[in-house]
Amino acid sequence: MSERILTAVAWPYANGPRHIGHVAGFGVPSDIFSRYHRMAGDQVLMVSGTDEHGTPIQVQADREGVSPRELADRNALIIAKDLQQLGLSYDLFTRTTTKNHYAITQELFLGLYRNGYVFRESQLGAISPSTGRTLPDRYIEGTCPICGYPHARGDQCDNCGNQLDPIDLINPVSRINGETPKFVETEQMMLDLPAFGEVLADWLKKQDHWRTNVQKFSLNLLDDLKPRSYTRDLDWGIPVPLDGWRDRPDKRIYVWFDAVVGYLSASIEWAARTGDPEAWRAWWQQPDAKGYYFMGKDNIVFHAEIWPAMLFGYSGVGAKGGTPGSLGALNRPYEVVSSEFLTMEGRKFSSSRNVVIYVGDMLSRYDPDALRYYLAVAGPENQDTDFTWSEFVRRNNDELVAGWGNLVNRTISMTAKNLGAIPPAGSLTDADHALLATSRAAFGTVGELLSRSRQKAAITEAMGVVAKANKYLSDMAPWQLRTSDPERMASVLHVALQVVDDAKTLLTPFLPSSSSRVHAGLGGTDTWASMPELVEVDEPTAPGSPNYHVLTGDYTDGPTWQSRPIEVGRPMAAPTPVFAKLDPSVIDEELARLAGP
RNA sequence: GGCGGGGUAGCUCAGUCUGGUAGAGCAAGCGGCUCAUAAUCGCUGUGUCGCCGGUUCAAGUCCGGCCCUCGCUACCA
Repeated sequence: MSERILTAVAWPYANGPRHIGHVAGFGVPSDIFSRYHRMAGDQVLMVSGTDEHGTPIQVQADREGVSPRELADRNALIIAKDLQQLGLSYDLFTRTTTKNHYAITQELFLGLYRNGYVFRESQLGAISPSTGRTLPDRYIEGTCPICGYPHARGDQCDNCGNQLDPIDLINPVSRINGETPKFVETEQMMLDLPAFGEVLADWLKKQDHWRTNVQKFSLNLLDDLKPRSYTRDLDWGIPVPLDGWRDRPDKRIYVWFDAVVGYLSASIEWAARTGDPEAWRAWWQQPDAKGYYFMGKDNIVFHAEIWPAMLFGYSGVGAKGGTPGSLGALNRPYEVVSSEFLTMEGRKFSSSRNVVIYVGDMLSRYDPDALRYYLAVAGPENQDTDFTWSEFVRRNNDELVAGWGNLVNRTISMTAKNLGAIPPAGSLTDADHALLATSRAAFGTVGELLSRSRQKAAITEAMGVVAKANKYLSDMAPWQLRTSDPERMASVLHVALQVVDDAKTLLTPFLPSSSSRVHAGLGGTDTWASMPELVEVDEPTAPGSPNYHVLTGDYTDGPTWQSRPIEVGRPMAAPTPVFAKLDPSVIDEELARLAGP
C-alpha cells in the first residue's frame, strides 16, 4: 500500500556553519526515514532549507561588517554543500529569502488576519536605542533582582534559576554592544493562540502514535497559552502585508513564524520547479497524506503548537471559525518526531567555547557514511547521547570496517580469485537455506522498526545479518573446499554473495554512498542510491543579489525494499575496500583540535 | 519553581508499556581458522538492575516516597 509522506525537516539557521549535533537531530534521521519509505514504495516529498531571518543573523552580520543578506548568502551555500556531502536526499532544500517564501508567508499571515486570529496590541518591549531594533530577552544581561547574581540574562538567572522579566533586572545592558536598553511601548501584531486552545487539545489528545514524551510535553504547554507576538521591531525579515505596515522599515514578521511556513513554501516551490505547480497539494490537502516533522527537542513548541495553530487558523478552524485562505485548507502534522541532544565529549556543543565539530570539517576528513553510521547506531534518538572520538573510531574500525566491509571484501575476493563470476547455487543445505531466510526476513523486521522511527534498533538488526553471514563463512570454510569440493565452494559463495547483496539493500537507507560502492563491487553497473545535487537556479533572492542554489534530486527510480536474486554469471573483479580503517592516532589529533585556539 | 529524560556488568547501552530464574556489543583471557583492510569464528559474564517502603506466589519491570544527573521552560534560534 503506497502512502504519501511529507518529510518536513527542521530548517538549519544560517548564522554560521552547522555542527554534527544539528545533523544528528534532524538531518540524518529524516534522510534514513525518507530513503526507506521511497524504497518501500511510498511517495515521499522531503523539503527544507536555510532559515535566514532574525536577530542573531543581524547581529552576526553587524559584527562582520556585512549586510544580513550577504551573510545569509554565504552561510546558506556552506550549509547546503554540507548537507549534500552527507547525502541527504532532499527533493528541495531552499531558503527563506526567496520571493516565493515571502509571498507564501504573507499569504498565511493574511489568511489568519482575515479569520480574526491576528490582532494588534501595544506592549512594552526592550529595544536597542542606537538601532531601534527589538532586543530579545536573551540578549539582555544585568544583576538578578532575586539573588544579586551580576550576569543574569533577561529571561532567566543562571545562578538561582528563577525566570525573570528583563525590565526587573538591575543595571540591564545589551550583550550585543553594551548599551543600556530602552523599554518602550511598541505596537505588534499578535497571534491569538488561546483561540486554538480547544482544537489543539482535541487534536493532540488523538496523537497516540507520537512518542509519549512529545505528546505529553505538547499537552502541558496548553495550560498556559498566551497570545504571541507575530512581529518584531527589526528591518531584517519579511514585511507585514497590511496597509500602514507594509512599507515600515522597522516592522517585520517574527523569524519563527516565517521559518515554519517554509515547509509549505518549499513544497510549493518544488512543485513549480517540477513543472506541475499544483503537485504540492497531494501532500498538504489529501486527507490520508502524512506529514512527519523532524527536529531537535528544543523545537517541539513550534511544531506541535504554533505551526498547527497557524494551519488551523488559516484553514478556518478555531474558536473564531473562518474560511480557508486562497491556498485552501491545509493538513496538520501527522507526527512530530523529536530527537534528543548530542553532546561532545561530555559537554554541550558551543562554538564560542570551541566545543564543536562542524559538519564540513568532519566530512573533509572522514567518509560521510562513517558519520551516518555513528549517528544511526549511537545517536540521540531517545535520550541525550555523547559523541566521543574514541567511540567514533571504534565503531568505524570494529563494526563498519571489520564487520560489514570485511564481509563484502572476503566474499567478493574469494569469488573473483577462484571463479571470476557469480556462481550458480547448486544444491543447498539446511544451513544455506537458514541464512538466506534470515536475510529475507530482515526486510520485514528492519522495515517495521524503520517505519516506527526506531532507527537504532533497525540498523542493529541489519548489522545482525552481517554478523550471521560472517559466522556462516567461518562454519562453511569455502577456502578449504577449493580442491576437495569446488562445486560446494561455489554454492557457499553464491549464498554468501546473495546475503551480501541483501545486506547492501538493508543498509541503503543508513549508508547510501557505501551501499552504492558495494553494489558496484558486486558487478552492478547502474546507479544504486541516488544523491542530491546542488543546482544554481536562474533567480536571485532579491534584486541585485546573485542567483541562489538549491539541493534537489530525482529519487523516483531508486532501489526497492526487497531481496533481489543475484545474477549468475556476472563477472566479478577483485574488490577495493569499501571503508577506510582509521588509525587510533586520529583520536588524539581530534581532541587536540577541540582544545586548540 | 514547573515539566521531561536518565541512573542495569570495567565502558556504551538494550530490556521496564504486556511482572516469571538478569542481556548485547566493546574491553580482557583462552582456543580455532587463515578467504579477507592482523579481518573472522567459538568459549569464558556471581552485576546490592540509584535508595527506602508497598502490592504480588513472584518486581529491573507495577504503586508511593526520596537521592543523584542531564535537558527543556515558548517575545533565543
